[in-house]
Amino acid sequence: MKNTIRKERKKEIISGMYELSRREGLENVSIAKIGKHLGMPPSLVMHYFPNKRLLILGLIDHILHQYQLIYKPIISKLEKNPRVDPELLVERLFSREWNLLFDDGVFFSCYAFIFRDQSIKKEYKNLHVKLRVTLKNLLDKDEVLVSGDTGLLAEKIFVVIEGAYYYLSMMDEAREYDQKLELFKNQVYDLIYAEINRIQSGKGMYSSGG
Amino acid sequence: MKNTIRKERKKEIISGMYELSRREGLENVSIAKIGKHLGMPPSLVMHYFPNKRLLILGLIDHILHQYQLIYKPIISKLEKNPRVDPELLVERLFSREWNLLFDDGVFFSCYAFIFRDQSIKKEYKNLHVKLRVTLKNLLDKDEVLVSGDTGLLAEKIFVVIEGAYYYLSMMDEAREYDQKLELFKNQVYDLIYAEINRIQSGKGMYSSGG
DNA sequence: TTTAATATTGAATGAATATTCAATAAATAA
DNA sequence: TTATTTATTGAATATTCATTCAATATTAAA
Repeated sequence: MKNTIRKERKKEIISGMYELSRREGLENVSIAKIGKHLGMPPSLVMHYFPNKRLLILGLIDHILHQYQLIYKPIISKLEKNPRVDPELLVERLFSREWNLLFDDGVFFSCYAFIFRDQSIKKEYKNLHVKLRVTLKNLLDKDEVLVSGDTGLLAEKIFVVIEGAYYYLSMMDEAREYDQKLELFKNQVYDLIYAEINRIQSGKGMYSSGG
Repeated sequence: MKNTIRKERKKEIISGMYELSRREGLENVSIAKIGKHLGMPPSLVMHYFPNKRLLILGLIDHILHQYQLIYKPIISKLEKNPRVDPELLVERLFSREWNLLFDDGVFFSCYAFIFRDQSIKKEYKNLHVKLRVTLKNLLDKDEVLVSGDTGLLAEKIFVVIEGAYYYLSMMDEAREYDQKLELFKNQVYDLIYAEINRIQSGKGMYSSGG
């Protein structure tokens, strides 16, 4: 099938672009460099991606797909348990196995596009909403939590996770990194336990909760 | 003084660069464009910033300085109160007055550099640590909170703020934005009230706090 | 005023940029 | 097999890029 080679070539080009961005930074990647990296003339790159914007959109699709994949094994392992084990949940959500698979530099370079490209903004948003829904569904499996506001809890958890990675990316020393990481994990624990407490005491003890 | 004109010219150039980055995106800014924008030959730009890296470092300095300035009036207003009013604190920390003064697009474009430039990473980190220390000092003024772990509380509050702005930047509709914003504000309230409760009950009710 | 340092200009550089085009090779459909 | 579509090549385009340089203007120090 002709479509096969086309799809594979496009994948190959985007993967090459991603590798280059990782090494040299997105701002230093050009069509010629991508071609050289893959051993093809720049005109072939442009045959599949007629302009640079499409190339960037392709890269973003790729990255967001990867980003989603990272959470898949984490979620699927958690899904096997009948109840939500807060400790396990937090451990998995903050696990940085993916650091080897995923480059935050490219991710944030692309993230910056959301401020001047509406369609990129939408793509980013969709992913982030999707992750929250997945977590909500997971929380809903817990017999206690299900009677609370799991959607709200998922939002609260993810805002900590995302804020944490934004901040943790600035850390150099492993010790400091681990220390802060522990702190944010605790912060998520507290969110879960507070929600459980709220449900079991039948009434909100704090201001939040709808 | 000769140094005066030099400093002012450098400022002028960086400001021009910032304006251009805001309008067209950092990746589309060139030395020639900066010169054109300011009515000076590119060679003059390079007289003050002998290469592009220095220009980018200058821009980042500028942005981080601006970012810090945003918090200044917020903090100074809060400092006048003898006790910490959680509602006022949260309202001010999440106030988006600065949106008119500050461009998140340029900020995140520059943020992406931390992953490949150690000195930029350090600069970003310094600023973020500084903001946390400022908040801690503010919390220490409160007669109740001072006997708790205000440093920890400040970390927890900022991770929500930063995660919130990362996520909120993806929102298009004002209603959705406001709704999420409210949610994250509540999340910060809860952190403060939980800490107050913890102190007043003399003992941690959750796992955190040490 | 003379001297030295800095500010500013404008022209020139070669390399890299995205993109176009015509030509050929390969694969598929008729 | 022939016709047609797609894949691939390589050369060419004008433009923009960061950077250099020599020449001049301005300012401050002697």
